[in-house]
Amino acid sequence: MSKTTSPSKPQTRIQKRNIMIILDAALEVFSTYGFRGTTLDQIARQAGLSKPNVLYYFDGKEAIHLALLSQLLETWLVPLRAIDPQGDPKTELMRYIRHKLQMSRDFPRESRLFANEIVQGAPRMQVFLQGDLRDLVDEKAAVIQAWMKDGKLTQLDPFHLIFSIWALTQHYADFEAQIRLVRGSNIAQPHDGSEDFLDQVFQKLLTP
Amino acid sequence: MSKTTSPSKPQTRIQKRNIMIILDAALEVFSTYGFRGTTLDQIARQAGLSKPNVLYYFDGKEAIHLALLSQLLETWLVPLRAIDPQGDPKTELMRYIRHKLQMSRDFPRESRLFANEIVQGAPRMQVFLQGDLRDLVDEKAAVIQAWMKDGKLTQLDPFHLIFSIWALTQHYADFEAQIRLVRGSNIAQPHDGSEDFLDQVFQKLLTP
DNA sequence: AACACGGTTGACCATCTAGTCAAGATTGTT
DNA sequence: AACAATCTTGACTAGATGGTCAACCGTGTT
Repeated sequence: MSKTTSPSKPQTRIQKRNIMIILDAALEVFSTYGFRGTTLDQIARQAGLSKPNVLYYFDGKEAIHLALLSQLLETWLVPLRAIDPQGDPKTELMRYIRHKLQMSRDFPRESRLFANEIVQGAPRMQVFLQGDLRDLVDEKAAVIQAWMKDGKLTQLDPFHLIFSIWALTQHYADFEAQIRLVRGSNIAQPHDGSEDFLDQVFQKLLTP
Repeated sequence: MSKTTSPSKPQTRIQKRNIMIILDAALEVFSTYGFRGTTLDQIARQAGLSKPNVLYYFDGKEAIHLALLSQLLETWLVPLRAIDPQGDPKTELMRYIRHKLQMSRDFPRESRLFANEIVQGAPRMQVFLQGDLRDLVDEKAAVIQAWMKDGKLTQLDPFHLIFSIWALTQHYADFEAQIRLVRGSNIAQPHDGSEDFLDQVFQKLLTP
């Protein structure tokens, strides 16, 4: 029987606090070392709890990871879902791009957790990817396609366009280490200038 | 004493063959499961050798990984190094982009090995990233900057431009699982259409 | 105060994993 | 054939790791 998926009993204050602490610690560790590279001891140490105490709140390593992923997946869909077929095409897409970039800047650990999973073949996200996400992508690709047919955007493959947005925005979080090391002390934050750059790129790309 | 870094003694046929077999097997496994997610048994099984036999040729897991990385790093620099300051700006950059995309298509495992390392903070590549790669990037960024000043390319941040090329080309290898699952059976290969798309993107982006 | 429940932990276990080793098999050379 | 060098492996070890458990502690309620 799972400890965290019984919505019947309300959580106590201590439960709420510790579950949050554990998830935050786990996000830190999982996003840095990947699933197999992470140990329960690491998570416990990061959380400032003992290992049995962590296991008091979660059924195991897998369960913690799963909790993080499912928490993340919904958040991931929100900006894409927000693209409004009735809105102005370029405005809608630029808003999506800025939103994704902001997420990459504000939640780099979440982005890397995601990246770790996908690089390794997405073993724990198949259902989500070929279910909810796929449906949503298909839907929005059709919207973009329609916009392009109306001549409001450059004619492009809408799927590749979406992938390119993902690639360019997430790159700043997922490959932060590379950017940081390649740029060295020339730059304070890997994200410096990214918003202006992506604005320029997509303005130019999308304008017919 | 290292077994594989003594260039004095020439390798026998058996050594050559088995070292190749082991490196290929290790690439397969490391790129799928990351460094810590990979076991020597997995590598041995994939290679069709016994574990002690694998360790006869390499000093350990770390040594195999290191051998793969250093083999890879040189290859990675080649296309960037090939950008010719005397050549036609757009031609040179488009050639670089196509070359990188081709590498992502032909050597996805190498790309994912790289990605795994970098997402996890590049613990084993710092020296390379802030050394050779950084110097080369600085050099080529200056070349691109000069081209832009001459009005031969759109004015853009050259570093972000280089990063965007990396992001867009490597995405097809590193996030292949995502593309495959999101596109489903609508598409045979994740790379389908990527060359035309990137051509279109960068032609439009780079033309002033 | 006494009780029940929630929360915490040291000690422990089974399994996995990197790496060793000594003994045996294969190969190349004379 | 005989010998040495190379190659291969079953059996093993030490340490790491996910997970368990019985006992103990803390908190709120009556």
